[in-house]
Amino acid sequence: MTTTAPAQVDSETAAQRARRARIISATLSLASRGGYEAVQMREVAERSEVALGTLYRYFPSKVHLLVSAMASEVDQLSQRLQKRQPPGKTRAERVSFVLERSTRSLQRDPLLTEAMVRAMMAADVTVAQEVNAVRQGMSDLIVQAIRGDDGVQEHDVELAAILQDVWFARQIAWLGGRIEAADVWRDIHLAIGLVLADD
Amino acid sequence: MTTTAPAQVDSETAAQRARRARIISATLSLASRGGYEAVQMREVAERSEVALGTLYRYFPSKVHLLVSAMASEVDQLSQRLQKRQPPGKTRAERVSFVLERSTRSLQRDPLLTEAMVRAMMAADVTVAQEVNAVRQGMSDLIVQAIRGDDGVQEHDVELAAILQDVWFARQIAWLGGRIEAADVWRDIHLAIGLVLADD
DNA sequence: TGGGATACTAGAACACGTTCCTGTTACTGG
DNA sequence: CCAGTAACAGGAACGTGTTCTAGTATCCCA
Repeated sequence: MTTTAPAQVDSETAAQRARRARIISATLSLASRGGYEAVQMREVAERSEVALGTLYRYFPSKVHLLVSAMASEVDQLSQRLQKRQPPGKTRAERVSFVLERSTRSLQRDPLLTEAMVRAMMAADVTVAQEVNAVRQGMSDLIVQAIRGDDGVQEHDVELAAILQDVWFARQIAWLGGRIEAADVWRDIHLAIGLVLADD
Repeated sequence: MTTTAPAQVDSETAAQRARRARIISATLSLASRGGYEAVQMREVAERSEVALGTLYRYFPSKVHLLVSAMASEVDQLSQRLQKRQPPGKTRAERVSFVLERSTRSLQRDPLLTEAMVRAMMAADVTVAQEVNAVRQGMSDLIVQAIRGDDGVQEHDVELAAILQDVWFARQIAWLGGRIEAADVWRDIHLAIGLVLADD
């Protein structure tokens, strides 16, 4: 963190955007293969054809790197899911739909998920901005599902935050070997039923 | 993790119990002073007058060590709180009571909390047993508050799990610098109201 | 009570995140 | 076009979690 931060992302040169993309891509690939510990900074640098110092100029720590990678993944998930209103007549049904899709999407690549979620939890105050980007993306998804066609509802943002907390916590429990993959979804579904009971 | 595990805790000699206690005590003291990063294995070993290899025989990793320390702290908290039924006429009031006490108890020593919660989140499958001890302790506390004098209630264990998830997640958000200490309690209180709404 | 297994000490050694240094390349204003 | 500055490459070096080795002390049982 001694080097100066890179300029605003939207004022980067084409070469810099390409470097950033190569770094994220190498990170996702390594994480997908071997999880958190397989994402080694020297290896990421080598694969993205960038010097170690340059990697640290773009992402000041391994946690920044992995949380940024997750933000990019959540962005993609969000774009896929927000193409249309989630189906379902009740809030609970719609939220179940998006959270089930999100959960399945993560469980499809457990090692990648482990790496990203672990980084989210390890994030300290210096990573707040990147972490907030991830949480905002997930929150938007859930809030949209709660609202459905009915527009703003009371407490919808707070409810989304609670459900997101439970969602993350259950992923962690799964990654920590304390519950099975199938139980993740069962518990989240239960939480949705309890929190959005008045449907 | 190459050394053989120590014998069952209840079959340890007095000297071994004393070593274990010295290690936990040194850990708590270092964590309280400087948080997660201040708990350095060499320093813990030196302060507890134990060789580094011995420290690793008792606690196979830094995360094991800190989660075990948290289990011991939760035990103490639990014993203090369970002396009598939490006051309050409704489930929400009683749960609010124990979670507010627990939250205050943690916020009184932020660096210690940071160290312990961080370890909880970093725990992988090899720490499942220790993590479960902590969660069980917290769950007992909350379940007892939900039940009050009314005995077993529907979904009380699941509700306790959800509230514990939110409780942990809000601590992390606080430690991650994303919300203020005061907001931790506000959010948890809100979650209690939403999850235990039918009082 | 002796002898073998187990536990402990002291410290070197290793792995990986992070920092730092030196030299080179690419960009920008005059 | 040129000087000056910022960005990058390559790699050494450092800190801390973890492992390993060699020697010593302690425990347990025949």
